[in-house]
Amino acid sequence: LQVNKLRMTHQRQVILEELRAVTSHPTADNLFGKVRQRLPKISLATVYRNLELLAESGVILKLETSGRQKRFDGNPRRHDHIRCLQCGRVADVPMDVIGMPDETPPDIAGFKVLGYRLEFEGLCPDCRDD
Amino acid sequence: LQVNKLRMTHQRQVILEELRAVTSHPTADNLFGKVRQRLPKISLATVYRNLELLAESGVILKLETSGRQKRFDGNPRRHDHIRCLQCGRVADVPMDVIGMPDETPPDIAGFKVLGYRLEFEGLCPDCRDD
DNA sequence: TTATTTGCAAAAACTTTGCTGATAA
DNA sequence: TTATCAGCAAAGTTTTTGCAAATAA
Repeated sequence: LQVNKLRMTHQRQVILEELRAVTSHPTADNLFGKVRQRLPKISLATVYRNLELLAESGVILKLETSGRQKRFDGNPRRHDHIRCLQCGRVADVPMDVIGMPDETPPDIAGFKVLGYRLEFEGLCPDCRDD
Repeated sequence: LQVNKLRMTHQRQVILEELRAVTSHPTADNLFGKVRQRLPKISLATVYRNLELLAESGVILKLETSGRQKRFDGNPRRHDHIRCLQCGRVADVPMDVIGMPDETPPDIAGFKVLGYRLEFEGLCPDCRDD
C-alpha cells in the first residue's frame, strides 16, 4: 500500500486482509475477533487505530451507517449500502440499481454540498418473511 | 398527543416543546440542557427515554446521521438532511430540492427494501469559506 | 387504583488516549 | 536511526437499565 506515512506492519496487513476477505462490513469488534485468530496478542485498540488510519488514507471505507457501531468496508470506491432493520446486517447496493441525483444542487439550505450518503433499509434474505 | 400508551407527563411535554421550538436537530444532551432550564430536576435518562419513546410513536424523528451522537427532529414527516462536515450541524433539505427515485426497486441484493435514508454532506454557511 | 414514568445511580457499550517498549524503512 | 506503531490499561463518551417513589388517567 504505502499510502501517506503508513508503515505496513504485520498487524495492519492482517487487518486489511481480513477486512478484504469478507463482504459483511464488519464492525471493529467483529474484525478484532477474526484478526485475533491469526494474531492472538493483538489488541482491540490496534484494530480501532488501524481502521481509522486506513479509512483516512482512503484504503478502506468507514461506513457511517445507522445503528450503534460503525462498520468498515474493504472497498473504498463510493457505493451505497442497504441495512437490515431486523438484524443490522449491511450489504452493498449494486452500483447500477439506483439513479441518484446526477445533478445534485451545489447549494442546499446555504450549505455548500460536497456529497451525499444514501443508505437503504429493509429486511435481509434471512429476516424477510414473505 | 396521546399516542400509543404514552401518558402526557410534564417532562414529556416540555421535552417535546423544546424540541419543536428549534430547527437545530439537537442531540439528547443538547435538549437536556434546554429542558433543564425549565425543569431543573429532570434527569438525562428521562430525556433519553422520552426521545426514544416519542420516536417510536412517530411523534418525532430520530435521525441516524453520521457522527457520534444521534440527533432528533420535532418534525416526523419524512425529509432529508444535510450535515456540515466541519462542525456537525444538521439542517433540513427543502423537500423539493432533490429527486430521489420514487420507484425504488422492491428488492436489492436479496433484501426487501422498505425505505432509504439520504444524508447530504457539505459545509454550512458558517464553515464554508468561498 | 394501577400501569407508566421519574430521578438517581450504576452499568453497559463503544471508542479514544497515554505511555513505554518494539519495529519498519 | 528514528518516526511510527503496538500492546496494555485506563479513561472518555454516549446510551441503557434497575429500582423505589411518584403520578397520570
